[in-house]
Order: sequence, then structure tokens, then C-alpha cells
Amino acid sequence: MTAAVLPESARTPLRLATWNVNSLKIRLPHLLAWLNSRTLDIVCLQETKLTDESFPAQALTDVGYQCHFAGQKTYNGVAILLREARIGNAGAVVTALPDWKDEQKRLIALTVEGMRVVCAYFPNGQSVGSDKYRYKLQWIEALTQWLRSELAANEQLALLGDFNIAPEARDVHDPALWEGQVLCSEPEREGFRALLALGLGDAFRLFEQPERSFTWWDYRDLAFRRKMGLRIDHILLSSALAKVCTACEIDVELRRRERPSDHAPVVATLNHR
DNA sequence: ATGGCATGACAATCATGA
Repeated sequence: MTAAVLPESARTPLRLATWNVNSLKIRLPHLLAWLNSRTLDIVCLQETKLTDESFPAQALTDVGYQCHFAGQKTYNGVAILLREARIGNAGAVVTALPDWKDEQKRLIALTVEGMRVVCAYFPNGQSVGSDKYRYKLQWIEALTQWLRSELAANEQLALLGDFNIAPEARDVHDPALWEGQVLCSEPEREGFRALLALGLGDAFRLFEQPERSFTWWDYRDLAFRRKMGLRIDHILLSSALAKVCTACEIDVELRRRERPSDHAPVVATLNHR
């Protein structure tokens, strides 16, 4: 007696990933090798730093991914890649926060497999009290308001991206050094907690994790080797998705490569029907 | 002490990142 052959979508877990590539042009070989080395179904990218005309869609289509992207010259730029063998057509694609006039390409969202997937590149904020810091807090507020209505309409929602926020002291290699600094300041952390208060869970913290788990290390001062990093890239899941999340890990290996991004990817596994 | 390194635009430095 043999088990019925089910379509792939019914038997394999779903893998969602987020990675700030810090220039997709430079990191395309790394990305292609990564996609080839493991099965990733939904891949959110930030800081592509490419206009839509120069997005390497063909190279990604060739390895089986459907591409959705919103880019600009030099800065920012986000994308969602969908593995065509696993994921059906995407719907309800948006490439900006509604009611937020912004030239900066920081958000793309779409619906697949009954799941709302939001890929976000939060502003960096530069320094506490700067114009960019104020813009960051306003942007987070606008995102939070929008997500409130998205969650009301979508029980299954995942927010992935570079949040540029280290939520807690344990997410910082030297909490005393970073105390009150941008990425760690209390208003930013309040913004992060407000996202959780919408009913989202930090996928990484659903599980036991090694101490000093980070997703970003400065290029300078051998910060990676010295484990001097921050955990600022996150996957937040609505409760319906958190319930079926079986793992969440940082793929540190990519930070060891030649000419790496300064960020490592985060990958979550879901037992999603 | 405001730099260290990386990227992109641009053509010697400068803006930005985190």
C-alpha cells in the first residue's frame, strides 16, 4: 500500500525569509547561491538600491522565482520573490503605505496562499532627535495604523524586514554602549512593541535561541568576528501563523562569505496547509 | 576625537547606512 501522492503544497513546510542585501547588484551571486542551497518559498529583500528597470528579474525567473519589486535609484528598494513551484499567483500587491506621501521605496505587500506578506525596510533614523529620526517614528506609526486594518482583513499575516530596531537589551552586543542610541532608543522600542500589540509575535523569540544572536554587524572593526552585532531584522507573525511556526533561525553563514551584506537573513518555517 | 567600511553617483569627494 502506498501513500497518495499529494501536491507539494500539501506536504512540505513553507519557508519565509528576509534579507537586507545592501545592493542587489553586488549581492545577486550570493542570492542565487543561497536560493540554490536551500528551499525558500517566500523571500523578502531590502536595500536593493535598484530602479525597477534594472531589477535582475530574468536571473531570478531562471531559477524559479516570480519577482515583485519596488525600487529607486541609489537608496532603499524592496522586493518579494515567490518560488513558483510552491506558491500560486500573488494578489493585492501594494508598493507603498496608503495615505503616506513618500518618495522612498520601503514597502511591498502581497497576498499568497491566503497569507498577507508584508516586506518592509524601516528608516534608519540616523541619530536620535534628527529629522530622519522623526521621519522614522512617523513612518512606523503609519505602518502600524495600516497593519491594524490589514490584520482585521487577514487572519494570516507576516511582516518581514529590516526594522532597524533592536527590541531588547539581549538583541544588542553591548547594551550600555547602545543605550538610548538610534536603533535602541525607547521611542523606537515602543514602536516595535506597538506592532506586537496588534497581535503579532516575534517568530525568533518563539524558540530557544543562542545568546548573542544578531542579524547585523558593522563592516568596520572586525565586528562580525568579534560578535559585535544587533538583531534588527525580524519576522513578525499573526497568531494564526505563529501557531504553525516550527522554527526561526538567522542564516549567519551568508555573513561569512566574500564581500557579504552587513546583514544576515532570517528564515521562518511554517506548517502551512 | 565622529573615524573605522561599504555602496552608489560621479568623476574627487560626498550622502547614507546602522
